[in-house]
Amino acid sequence: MQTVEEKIAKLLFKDNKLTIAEIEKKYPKRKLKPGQEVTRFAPSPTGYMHLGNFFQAYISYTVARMSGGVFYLRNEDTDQKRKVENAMEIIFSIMKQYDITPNEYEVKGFETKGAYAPYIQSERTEIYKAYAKKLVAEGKAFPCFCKKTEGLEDVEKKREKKFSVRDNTEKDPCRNLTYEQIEANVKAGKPYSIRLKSKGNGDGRVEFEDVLKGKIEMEENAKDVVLLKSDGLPTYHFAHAVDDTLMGTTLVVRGEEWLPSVPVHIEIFNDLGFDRIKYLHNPLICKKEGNLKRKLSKRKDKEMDMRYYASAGYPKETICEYMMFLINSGFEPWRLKNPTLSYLDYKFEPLNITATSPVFDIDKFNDISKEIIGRMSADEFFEAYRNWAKENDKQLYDFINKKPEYVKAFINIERDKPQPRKDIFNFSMIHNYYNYMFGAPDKYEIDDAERRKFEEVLRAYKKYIDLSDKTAWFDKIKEMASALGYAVDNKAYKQNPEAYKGNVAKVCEYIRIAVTGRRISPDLYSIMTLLGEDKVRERISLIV
RNA sequence: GGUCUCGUGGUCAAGCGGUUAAGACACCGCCCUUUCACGGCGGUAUCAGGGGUUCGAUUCCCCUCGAGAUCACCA
Repeated sequence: MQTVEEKIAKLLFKDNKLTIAEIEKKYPKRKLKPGQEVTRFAPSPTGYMHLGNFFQAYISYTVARMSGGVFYLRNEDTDQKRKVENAMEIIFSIMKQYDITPNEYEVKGFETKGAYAPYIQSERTEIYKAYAKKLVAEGKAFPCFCKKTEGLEDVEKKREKKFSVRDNTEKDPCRNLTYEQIEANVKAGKPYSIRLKSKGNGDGRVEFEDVLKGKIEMEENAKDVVLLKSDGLPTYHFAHAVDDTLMGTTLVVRGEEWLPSVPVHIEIFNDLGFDRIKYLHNPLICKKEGNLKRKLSKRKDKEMDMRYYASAGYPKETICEYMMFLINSGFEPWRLKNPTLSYLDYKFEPLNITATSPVFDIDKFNDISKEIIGRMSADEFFEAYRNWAKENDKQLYDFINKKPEYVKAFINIERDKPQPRKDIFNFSMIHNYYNYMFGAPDKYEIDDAERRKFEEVLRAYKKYIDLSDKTAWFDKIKEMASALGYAVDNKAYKQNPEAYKGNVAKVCEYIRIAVTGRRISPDLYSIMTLLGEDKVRERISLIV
């Protein structure tokens, strides 16, 4: 004997061939050792990858890595309107670039890995349909012929009006349509979605355990949420239940923006007869706007595009270590104790993930980068710089290749030693910071007030240049300084500054500015030696 | 507005009933020094507020307040 619901299911899904038994056979349970976790990163390909997405992927990856488990990538391309071409390729290549390559994935242009394919939701429609059919047949879901809401702007308008009303128990008008009404609508070619026939009435509570936040109790779901959109593709809620179950996810790691929809997911899991999956809802990386915080947005925070960090020349370790720093407060003390180990050696504890949403701090980020670049050997630093130039500055790349030893010598002044100079946090700043290696300065950091003294020193210095060795070089400078009325003994100068035009430090500063254009540079003697006496004379002659 | 999450300096944070409330970044000062940087030393600055519980609360409980998230056929 066939029930009305079964008749409706047959009517709606008459083309569906795949049975649930067949599907479940195709996706067997994973064989895992105790403690191993299967996590996933499941972005929608709606644009570039920003730091917030990366943060998400990084946590998920790290949790799986620390458990010796599996980390997979799933393409949630169910929003056909917002879909961006190649977005997934960019996401995947960034993941590879930062060494968080998933164990399983399916990306255009790459060989598919993993036994649970397809990992692309738009290619799994038959699977979702089979489960939707089951729910309809069991009276747990129904077709809805209402006109759909048209996207974000509509929703925002709708929200303004509705916010004053308690609407979360409101049921969909189509939930009680008769078979005849449904049949008539289908025959008329009306588009329809499949909605969950929620059993909640707003009074019940649901409880679940979050790995980070512990026990959470919420109002049960009471909304007839959409499961299958009118284009046949699933919503996130439905796809999450079906895919994470079928693909054997053991720990759903996702941003805490999902916390409010857990009751929906619980009801769907129950209706489908699925076992619940553990959740880890992590805080969202934020940005400060005035005194307020908000989560990172693709639309508003263009500078958070992951491609920015690569093009600005931040080493990949900077991003990864900053992620670790934010995720787990144990990382920094560990790093301070073990300055030479790889960040991958740090034993990460998922339970210790920070509970509050961190604000992205560029100062701290740069500082971490300075440390990382400072720790590089001369060769590592040079190669990293050259590789960066190759991708980002063709002209610079040619220059480096023409004079590799010259460039290497310059960028390694005061580097590659136990207490290295730490002034560079990305490769793109080298061009401005170390401009003197590319040619004579095009401007000088000297005030008009000091111009005369500056020129006087330089005119004199022409007769005192000696690059034979550092002591001789400095002795000559002191000799000149003394002759011009500058203090050679710093203590004497400090005791009686009025007696001198300045001290020898000032003289050095003038020479530095003449050679490099800047008040700040690595060791002046090294720079002058690398430039050679002729070039030094030439640069001074440009001024006096 | 409902629901949930979170509240230690400007930022990231340690702390798990008794501490002079660590540390890192940033900022300021001093020292070292041929400038800058590095390094060393020091400094400014924090427990959101109010009630309890307790001999004693940053720590436990409640309320208030604040911040964040979410309430789409977006994920």
